[in-house]
Amino acid sequence: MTDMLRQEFIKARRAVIAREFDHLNDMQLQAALATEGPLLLLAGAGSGKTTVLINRIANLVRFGRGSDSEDIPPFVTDEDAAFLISYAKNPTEEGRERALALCAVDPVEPWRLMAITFTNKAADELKARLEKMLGPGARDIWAMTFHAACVRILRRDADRLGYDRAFTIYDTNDSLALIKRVVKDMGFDEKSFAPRSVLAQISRAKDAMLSAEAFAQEAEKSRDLRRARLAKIYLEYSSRMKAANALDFDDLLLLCVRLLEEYPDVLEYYQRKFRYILIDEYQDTNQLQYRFASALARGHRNICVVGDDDQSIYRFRGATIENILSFESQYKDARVIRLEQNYRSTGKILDAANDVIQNNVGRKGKRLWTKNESGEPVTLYMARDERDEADFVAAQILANVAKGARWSDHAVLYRMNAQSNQLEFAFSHAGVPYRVVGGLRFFDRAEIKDVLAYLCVINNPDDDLRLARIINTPGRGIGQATLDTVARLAAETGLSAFEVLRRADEFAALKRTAVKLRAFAEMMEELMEISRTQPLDVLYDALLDKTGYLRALEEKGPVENEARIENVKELKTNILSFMKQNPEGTLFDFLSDIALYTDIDEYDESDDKVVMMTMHSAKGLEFPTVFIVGAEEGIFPGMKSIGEPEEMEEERRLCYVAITRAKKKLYFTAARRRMIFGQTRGSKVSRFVEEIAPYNIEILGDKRASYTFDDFDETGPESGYGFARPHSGYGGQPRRRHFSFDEEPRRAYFDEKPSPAPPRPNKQPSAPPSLFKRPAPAGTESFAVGDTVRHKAFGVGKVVSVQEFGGDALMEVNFEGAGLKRLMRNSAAAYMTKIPPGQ
DNA sequence: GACTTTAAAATTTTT
DNA sequence: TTTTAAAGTC
Repeated sequence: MTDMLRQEFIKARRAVIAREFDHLNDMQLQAALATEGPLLLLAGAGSGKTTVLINRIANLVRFGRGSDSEDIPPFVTDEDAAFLISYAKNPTEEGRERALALCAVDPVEPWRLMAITFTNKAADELKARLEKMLGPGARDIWAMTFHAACVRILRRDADRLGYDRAFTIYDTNDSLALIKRVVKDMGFDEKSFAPRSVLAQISRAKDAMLSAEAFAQEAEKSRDLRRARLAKIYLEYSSRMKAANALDFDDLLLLCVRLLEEYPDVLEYYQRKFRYILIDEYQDTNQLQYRFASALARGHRNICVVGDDDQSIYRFRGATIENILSFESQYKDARVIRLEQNYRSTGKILDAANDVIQNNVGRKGKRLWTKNESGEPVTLYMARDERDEADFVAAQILANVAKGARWSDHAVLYRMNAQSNQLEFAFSHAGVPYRVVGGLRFFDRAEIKDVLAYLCVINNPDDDLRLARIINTPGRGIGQATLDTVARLAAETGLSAFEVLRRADEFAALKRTAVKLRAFAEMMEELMEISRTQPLDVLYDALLDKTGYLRALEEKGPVENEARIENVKELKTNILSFMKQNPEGTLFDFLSDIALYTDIDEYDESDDKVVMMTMHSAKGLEFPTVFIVGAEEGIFPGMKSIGEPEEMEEERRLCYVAITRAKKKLYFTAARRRMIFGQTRGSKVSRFVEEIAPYNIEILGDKRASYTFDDFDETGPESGYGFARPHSGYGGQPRRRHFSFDEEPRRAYFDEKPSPAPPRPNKQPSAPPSLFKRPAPAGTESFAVGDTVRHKAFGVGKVVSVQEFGGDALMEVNFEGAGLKRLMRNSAAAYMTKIPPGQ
């Protein structure tokens, strides 16, 4: 083949492959076709990142490095080359098959691909989409979370590091419980060693690959008593984990990295295996994850990381934005592709997002743009208080639904879970169906943890922590005192706690309870026997029966425990579906799966309800209408981040994430006064809102004075919540603009309320009634049973019952379309009118 | 050993 | 205000 022909062939090949991905935009296409070498994909919010990932993998599987290489397979003849070149200019249906076959260069076997995500949900989604695109072969792709990949690797070789390959995985709650016990047993002050913070510090140490021993040595050098004690806790924690044959989430990563770094043959095996490595959400990786990826990528150097430095919001749990910022210096030959075209949001929403995020230093810098229409301006609603705020949100949603929107088109985002209370109250009063995401998770429920603890002990009798959880659940007359004795004996004899139970009658100290203890041990051994011989579901049924767990729930209160009983039964569904997916799966496999898969309660888009969640949980989702509530200094940004530049940047990124969730309409709401922890405080609109250019935002509600809600505090301006100081704080003026509507009303307000401010009366002095305020009860129409009404959102219905109380009334209305609804009269009256009979 | 009372604390969260 | 944990009581 002549050089000329080669060059033309290579060009044609790329063009033909590109045509297979013609639904991608130019940048997306480049990203999908750049297969070789290190690649950094900076993918802004809503830029079609997942689509690119999937197409990139599809390209690898179908064409290997055909789109990104000068190599020509030996089987390609001159005639083939000429054919492809002419096909590229003039594609025909008959020639397609031959042409595509000529494009492939070492198509990648799926098992040579590793695609790492952060959540199981993302991994499942990726797997499903890949399977749809590539067929069942896609199942061999290692599309999973870091932790799942580590478990898989450790299951093969954990014994090299001195661990049993049948290890148990402790989740955060288990770890916290263990730390708590360690702190107590060591006699340290439980206040200065709060389990949460201890675990965070141990976690940080592990992230830095500091073993307990190394940590102890360092602590000794520093002569810091606190650190020395922390080291002792870390040591003890580690040794108890080891004794229980348990690994925590950090251990999974840590041991895996150690395995790769200390055992060249293991490293080589995986380096050869994985020709291509993809990592999603790279901005949220920590040190260990970085080392894991780097080690594997050193083989073929085909590592593609996808992320958005502006969306890094998990610093508090160890993520280092540095990983993505320094990718280019880590890999000098790295290519960088930016995906900046946004397909999700309107122009104004993107402008607002850009306005906010540009205030951060430490970023790669990019500006999202869109071909979408510029849309409606962003709205800021300034509410009197949190109640007014919630009512406003409910009213907007009802109005939208009346105009034909779906409930599920709306999302309400807040900074902390506690903020959902007010909203839930207002929503249920107004009859707005909603759903709170991220409350109590299925696997965090006590009853689920109980039965899982049984399974854990059956799987691994050394798991003392879980043993302690279940030994007296349901009650078997084995109390704390007995447990302490068992623990002491276990420590003295070197036996496991379970072994002590089995031989309880050999110990004088346990004479009184020996019968009970042995009965428990025998029961557990029977279950262990069943687990060796019977399938999982049979074991589970036997467990519920023999332990008496279900019976105890039913006896204690069939009504109160109904949900619990349901949950315990629901777990069986899980077991059955696990067995279906993993016919060979053992109890150990099931438990590993469960330990890593915590959200069964995943958010279901088909459910037509308004969604409420934290801004963190909203990452990756999108909604036509988004409300960001509590946009006040001290709440968002949170009090703890004020004065900490790094933290503040993270908060700003969180704001960026929240803004970019919105497709069509974005609202911010801020309350002039808000009750926090039982105390009413005045507050000031979030600096993030102030950072949005005035022409991108409109203001509704109580805009009497200015954006600045200072001077409201009961205890005087100086001790306001957050930055509620009129002209002090960070340089007197807010950083960019002050956003006063005019100075006069503001002065007037000062005159009206001379300082020091007396306790505020509960009633708001003459706030101008806004369009969205709830109507005063005085003007409320009265409804009676049998009335026909028309509701803006629910349509026509008949009043079924009216129950008066406290100036308001609970009404049940049967709507023709929406069915039976419960509404509070005073809230609902704004959207509901009586239709006189006969019309 | 189970229940009640009281006190203190109170981001964000996935694995 | 609400939630959680620990101490105190029966």
